[in-house]
Amino acid sequence: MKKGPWTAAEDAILVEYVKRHGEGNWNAVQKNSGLARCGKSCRLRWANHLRPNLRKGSFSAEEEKIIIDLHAQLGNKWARMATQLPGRTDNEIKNYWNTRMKRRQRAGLPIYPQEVQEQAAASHLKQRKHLVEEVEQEDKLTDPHSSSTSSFTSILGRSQRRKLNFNTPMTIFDHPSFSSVVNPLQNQTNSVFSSNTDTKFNFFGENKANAGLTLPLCPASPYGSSSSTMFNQSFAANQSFPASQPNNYDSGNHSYNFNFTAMLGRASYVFPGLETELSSIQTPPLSGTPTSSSYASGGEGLMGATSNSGAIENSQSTTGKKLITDDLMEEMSSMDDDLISLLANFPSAMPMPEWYRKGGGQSSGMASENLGLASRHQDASSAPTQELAWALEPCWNNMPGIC
DNA sequence: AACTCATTCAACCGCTGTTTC
DNA sequence: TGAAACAGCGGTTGAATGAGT
Repeated sequence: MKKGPWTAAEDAILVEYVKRHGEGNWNAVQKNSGLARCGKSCRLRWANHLRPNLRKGSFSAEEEKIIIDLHAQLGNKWARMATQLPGRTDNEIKNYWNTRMKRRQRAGLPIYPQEVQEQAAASHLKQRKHLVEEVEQEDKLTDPHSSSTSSFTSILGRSQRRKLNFNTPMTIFDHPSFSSVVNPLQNQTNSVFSSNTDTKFNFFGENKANAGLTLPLCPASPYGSSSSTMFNQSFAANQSFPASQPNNYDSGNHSYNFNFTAMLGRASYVFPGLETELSSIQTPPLSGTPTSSSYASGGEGLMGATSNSGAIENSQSTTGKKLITDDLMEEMSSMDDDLISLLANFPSAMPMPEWYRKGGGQSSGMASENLGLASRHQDASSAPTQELAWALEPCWNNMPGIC
């Protein structure tokens, strides 16, 4: 079966075939036309280059705006985005986005224009607030005598139990605890923050335009999504631990493990509102220091070192390739209890992995950039004002490029 | 002109979901 | 009901091309 670029002759054969037989049944193309291409390749060639009404050439300003808006809403859902842009293919949009992102990253610009960030953030928060309200409303119906204010962890657990839906990720940043922190931050920093569905660059990016605040808002669901996958791969790359098998990050449920840890970890240190709640849980000290490889593998790392993370550890042993397995779904259905355990085992003073320590703040690059985070973690008892000050430090800026 | 490095984008790969038998 | 085939998606790769020196 031939691979590589298509020739004009091959194109002609494929076009002729589709004219006669229509689209679909791509594996039959080779049998019926003699074209030495696999069905997949034929489908791709037809969809991306040969089908009628394709728009070629660079994207117009209008199209670019649509893509940016759609990406803010959908994340890396290229095929869905393509349905909104007649004549454009998912591949084109994906390529456009990736190059655009790299360009902006190099230029130190935020991935999204500010107005798009704000729109997406508003929409995101609205959705999540609604979700939390629903749970609280349900609580009142089932137990009218219960306290009107639920704890964050309780809400989170129950929201997930009821609404476990990986397409509409629940983030821990949706809790009102966050709004009370985020809103003042917004005022102080000229509303520079983002809550879009693919915030990997806001997490680790070089958003110099956002200097002063790059809030680590949850890129998407901690339970697995394309953006979470990207997040992990990017993170792995940035931290210089082996990423020689990048697919492991999305094929072995490691995304869930690591990402979730990271979210909770950072959130607990950044946001005073949540810090209060998390710090009220007794946290036994962790023995040992996770190694970089343990972060990458999801093995005996941060999570593995704790005793009550069985549910999450189990998820790694699944042999299937699905990111979210049925077993995992089941495990997460009991998230409420597990989450409490998880939080209870999450260290308030997180041991620093090797790559955090390296450099000691003297050298340039990742290690020194992390110094603020490292020292921050080692002093989890800082006063809220210090928390805020730290959150506002541009410590996430100037990180190595993602790509 | 020759070389290197960066960028672009077509094509591939691995995976998941759906349909068919 | 389960296996196989098919279709589609998103991430990645690598050849072609362009820009810079």
